Amino acid sequence: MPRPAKRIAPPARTAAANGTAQDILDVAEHLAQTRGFNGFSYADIAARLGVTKASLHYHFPSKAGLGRALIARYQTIFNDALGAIERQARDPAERLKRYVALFEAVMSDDRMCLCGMLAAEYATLPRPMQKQLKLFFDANELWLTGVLNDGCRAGDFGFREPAAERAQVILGALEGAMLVARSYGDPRRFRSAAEHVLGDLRKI
Amino acid sequence: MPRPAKRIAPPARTAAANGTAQDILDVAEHLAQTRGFNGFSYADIAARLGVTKASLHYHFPSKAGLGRALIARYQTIFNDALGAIERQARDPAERLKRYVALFEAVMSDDRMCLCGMLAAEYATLPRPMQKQLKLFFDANELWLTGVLNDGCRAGDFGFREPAAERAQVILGALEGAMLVARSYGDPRRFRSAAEHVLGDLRKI
DNA sequence: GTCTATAGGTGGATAGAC
DNA sequence: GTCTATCCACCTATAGAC
Repeated sequence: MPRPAKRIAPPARTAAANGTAQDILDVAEHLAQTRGFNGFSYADIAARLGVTKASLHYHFPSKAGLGRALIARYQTIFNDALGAIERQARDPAERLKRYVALFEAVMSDDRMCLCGMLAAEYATLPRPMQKQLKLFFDANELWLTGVLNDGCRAGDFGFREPAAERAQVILGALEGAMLVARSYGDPRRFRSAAEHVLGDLRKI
Repeated sequence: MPRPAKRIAPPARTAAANGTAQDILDVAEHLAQTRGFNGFSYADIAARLGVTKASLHYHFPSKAGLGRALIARYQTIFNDALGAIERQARDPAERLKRYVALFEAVMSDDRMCLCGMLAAEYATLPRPMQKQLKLFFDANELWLTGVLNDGCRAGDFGFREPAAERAQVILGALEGAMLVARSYGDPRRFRSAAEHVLGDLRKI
């Protein structure tokens, strides 16, 4: 299994320093999104940050704990992003476009959605991470279901099945489109698929 | 990372014996589909077959080679299945239903599509496996594109984008539906999503 | 072909100095 | 909070007897 290139220099601090724990999470998140949770080690994080493995264990004693922190932060940021969408856009179709844009931003530097990646490794994850994963998907589908129902009432969307089932289709299609697109190293594959998935909402 | 339960007994021989190499591939395939290629070891295979790690290396000297054999066999079986569908069904809609049934069969015992699983681990795979993966997806999309075009000509399907793009949507949606459904341990989630994805072909 | 034994490396994790 | 040093389990892989 090829290892990621090592870097001695610390990560670029954007504006203000975040603190070591956040730096560790940043690097670990990137590794998890590109290589999977089983595809990186404390040594990989340490090398990129220019510190030793031991100092990582000070902040995150176990990898299972690091994993929990990873998902927890991801969920928080995600919730904030959904809140921002609701404040900035009223139109259901526009909200969905911005929702898709969240995924697109992740794809653009060759990452996979963290939880989509972890879903593949599901059977090998510690219980707590498994539960967090389901909660992430639940949150996605719940939010999508609300937007879909709004759009139906407004006459913007048309589909026969219950909104909750359409939400499952959309979430799955986006995760799957990322999964496959990454093998081709081509984010345009994702963009194209996502467009058609949203387009399907206007047919009936 | 929790390890799979060990079994001393050899795997159930269905009718005739397949030979050791095939037995190894059977077990490795199951492990790869449930835990990922980085989520199992020679020790896991050896334990389930009741042999030693060393004897596995006789048949597959390297894990990279085992991985290549895994995808190659998967592709062959898949091609055969597509050939069978074409012989048994003329109607494009019926062909798609049977195509989806292939995925559904995989899901039924908690497995993920081998190549969907490997796609998540793409960045950590040896080059040859990466190329085989793309070929698998290419083959899927090519076949789907043909069926979609047939269905369009017959007036059975209606969609605005080129058939090749709709094929990408379908493949991604199926892979993604498996990915998410597995986290819930609920194959019905896949079945439901797959139905709607096919249903979208009749709208316009 | 399968075994025992082992090499050489990496995994996560800890103790204790600074 | 970060370091050096180390532990032990596990990884892939090989040598050589049977």
